[in-house]
Amino acid sequence: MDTADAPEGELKVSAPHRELLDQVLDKWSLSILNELCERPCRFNDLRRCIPAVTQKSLTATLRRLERNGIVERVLLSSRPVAVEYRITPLGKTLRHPVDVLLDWAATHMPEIQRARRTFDLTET
Amino acid sequence: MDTADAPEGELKVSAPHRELLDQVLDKWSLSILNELCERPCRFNDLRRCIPAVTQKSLTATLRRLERNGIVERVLLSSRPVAVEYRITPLGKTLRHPVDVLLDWAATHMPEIQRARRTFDLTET
DNA sequence: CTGTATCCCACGCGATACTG
DNA sequence: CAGTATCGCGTGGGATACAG
Repeated sequence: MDTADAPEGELKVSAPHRELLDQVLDKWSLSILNELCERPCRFNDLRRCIPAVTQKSLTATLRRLERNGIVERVLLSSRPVAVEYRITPLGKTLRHPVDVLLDWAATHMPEIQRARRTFDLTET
Repeated sequence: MDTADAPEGELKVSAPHRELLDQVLDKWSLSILNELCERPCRFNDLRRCIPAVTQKSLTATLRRLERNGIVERVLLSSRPVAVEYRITPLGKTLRHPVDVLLDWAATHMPEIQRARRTFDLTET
């Protein structure tokens, strides 16, 4: 009843929300979140689990997530340097929305690909 | 096991999914979706409802959403040109995931802003 | 092992002007 | 009214090299 034809217009997307989503749903965040939800990971663990990411992007994304309180950076030992990244309680709350989103993507991908083909054929 | 959450590792984020989310959660799509979920809109209606968007970006976003089968472009009359944009059934299915996401953002925004302040102070 | 530092390019997006 | 056409800029992100 709430999803079909509920009172519309409940959610306006404000600039701060937009910015937050950009920081938290960017190119690599979802993959990182996915890994850290299963277990704490070292930096190079993440690199192995997400082979396509570069050092630079991984560092940047982790910093951004850390700044937003989504992940936690834990220094394990200083010589040689060892660092572990963990999901925070706040980070865990992000899992459900993301799952719903990915579920949607998985469910409707075929339909979307059909739409794309139709569009690409029609508009030439 | 615990609070009715799914077994881990259910959702790997693949490249096609990533691309889809980029096309559907980009800077202006959520605002457009929001408007079109309430009523069909003409091009300039949307410009009025979303004052910050430029013509170019609005056109580009609408085309992208149309290609993915999220919105529908309806030619109302040809002279003078009149066009109406409508949400599709597929587009409506996107509303729930997006609402969950925006709900999350609204709920946790205070906590996130605290995290940011702490981070910005600690790391200088 | 865990990062920084550069360089560089693609592209998302804004600004502005023009068109059927 | 509903777009296209151009130009330009900021920045996300890859490649590579270096550092504590």
